[in-house]
Amino acid sequence: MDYKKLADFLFPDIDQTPEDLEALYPKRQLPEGAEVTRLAPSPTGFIHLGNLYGAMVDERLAHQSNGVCYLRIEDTDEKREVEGAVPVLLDVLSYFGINFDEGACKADKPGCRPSNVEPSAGETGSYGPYWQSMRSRIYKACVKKLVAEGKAYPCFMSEEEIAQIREEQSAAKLDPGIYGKYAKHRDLSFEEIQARIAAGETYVIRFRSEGDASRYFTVRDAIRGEISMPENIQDVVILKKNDLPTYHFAHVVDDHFMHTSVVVRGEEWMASLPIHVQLFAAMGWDVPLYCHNTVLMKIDETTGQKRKLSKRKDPELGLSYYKELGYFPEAVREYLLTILCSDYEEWRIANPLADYNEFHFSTEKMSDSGTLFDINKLNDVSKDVLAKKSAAEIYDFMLGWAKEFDQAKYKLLADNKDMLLKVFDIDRGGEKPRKDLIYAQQIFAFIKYFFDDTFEYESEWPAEVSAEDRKEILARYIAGYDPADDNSAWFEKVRGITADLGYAVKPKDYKKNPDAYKGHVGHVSGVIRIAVTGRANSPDLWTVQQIMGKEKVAQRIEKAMHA
RNA sequence: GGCCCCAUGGUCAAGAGGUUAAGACAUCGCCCUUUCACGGCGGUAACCCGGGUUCAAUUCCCGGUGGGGUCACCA
Repeated sequence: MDYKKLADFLFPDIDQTPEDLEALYPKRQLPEGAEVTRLAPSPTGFIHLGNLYGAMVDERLAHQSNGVCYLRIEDTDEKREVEGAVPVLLDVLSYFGINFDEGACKADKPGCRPSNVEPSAGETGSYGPYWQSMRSRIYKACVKKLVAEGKAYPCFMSEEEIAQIREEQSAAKLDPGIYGKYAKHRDLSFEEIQARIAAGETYVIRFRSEGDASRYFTVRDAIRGEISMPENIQDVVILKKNDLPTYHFAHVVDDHFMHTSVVVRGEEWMASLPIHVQLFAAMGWDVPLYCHNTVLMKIDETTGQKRKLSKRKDPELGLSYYKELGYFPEAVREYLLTILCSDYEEWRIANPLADYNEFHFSTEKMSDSGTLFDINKLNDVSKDVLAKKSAAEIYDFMLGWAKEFDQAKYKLLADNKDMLLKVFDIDRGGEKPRKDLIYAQQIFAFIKYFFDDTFEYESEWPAEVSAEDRKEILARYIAGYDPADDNSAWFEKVRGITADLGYAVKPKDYKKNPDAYKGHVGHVSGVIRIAVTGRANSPDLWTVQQIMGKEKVAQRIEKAMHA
């Protein structure tokens, strides 16, 4: 068989060779030790935690080594594409602090070339195109070489034929797939190929595997070390009928010509390592360093078992979930970093104020077993992040969030800026800041008692205080209330009411001698607290009232006397 | 089922051939306090099982078991 002739017959219009491409995409000029990484999503419009997780690894690895982190769009499957997905992806990643040095970008980026694929996007950099659907000729040049060397061949098998083979194999308990004698079109004659094509038959290009499953090879993974696997024996499809490559081939070609030094991807790709290694070898290229990170898991409520976070079942997988709830992007990032890198949390405790970019990220410290997503931990991390923010920063964030997701709250925020600045400032700063703010929606629930529209009684009145006493307390309280009192003068008055009505001024006295009193000052102030805030727990009451102003305090007390 | 990855408290995890087996979250108790939050102190709680190597294994090896991933003209 004259493979060269076959290659020319199959790809008459492809005159470029991989050598030509080599000259077109020369080795990058980068400092010693610089890593080149990439994020290579398919534009499905769904951006999940795993994407961010991987993107953070890419970003850190590249930027802490003065390397390059680029964005490549894997749009070889039209069915999965969603119009406008790329600008959204860019926005979301940028929101979480991930920015790319080259590759796909938004259409308005200065100096970028327009994308033929998506009008709202473009690309920068000299290793493009960065949209796989635009790289068809590059892939074909590589496929042509493989065909010319007898390492790939056209396969005309129909889906039905393949399905039937699979059935046979499964009935005989054999490994499924196109290999060995099942690779029926491996050695068609040139004439037959010619005839089939002339008859209008369509085909894919398969790789001719010379692998032997009893032979093992090893690859080094940045997280796991040496991985040993049997060679691939499958004749995998490398060029599909739509003239675009499968993931396997695109990965090999692109990461070679774009000079990716570290391939960060999900663990689910590990199983196809034998194919990739084989393809790199067939092209005569070096294999990049792989970094297979773990998948995020959760406990399934119905089965009680650990399972991969799923797009359909788990809203918390989508990044938009955190945006909509109003988590600070730093909080999500901090959380991901703590589960990504086992030494991050300790570093953060030692360096509470440092920029996270100062942390030295190493793949050896990355987790190698499936990590359970823990909302508790996220919330805890988020509290710490927010505790370090100023009231103005929190206000601005809330405002931006509400503008996007909740117009009513936006108006509320905009109309009450001065007051809210004070609210967010309660117990903020200093040695022991409050840590009770987590995310925008939760924060609104937390401060809702400041607004008459959302105020409600959320706690029970203290059982120690009778309904009569309650009215008496409130009546005396409002009669004596003077916003000009400082915190201690104010509390002295509360103590006065407490003693007059037969309650213990010191909680300890009551505890020692419960029969001598009706209750203690905590119960009395509890009545006032619930009257003013609707709940038994609140930040410092005196401060809250200072912010509310006398009129609102009086209204609340009045309302409570009739409650 | 084949192949691969993984296995330390409820969760995330550190760790070394000999340790009282870190730390964080969660949880419980106490202290502080007019409530909560913060903070402080303390508690409960772990090396999957079986062989082997070794003076010694949770740590190394093998085999199970368990969990996960993957077996497309999807990525």
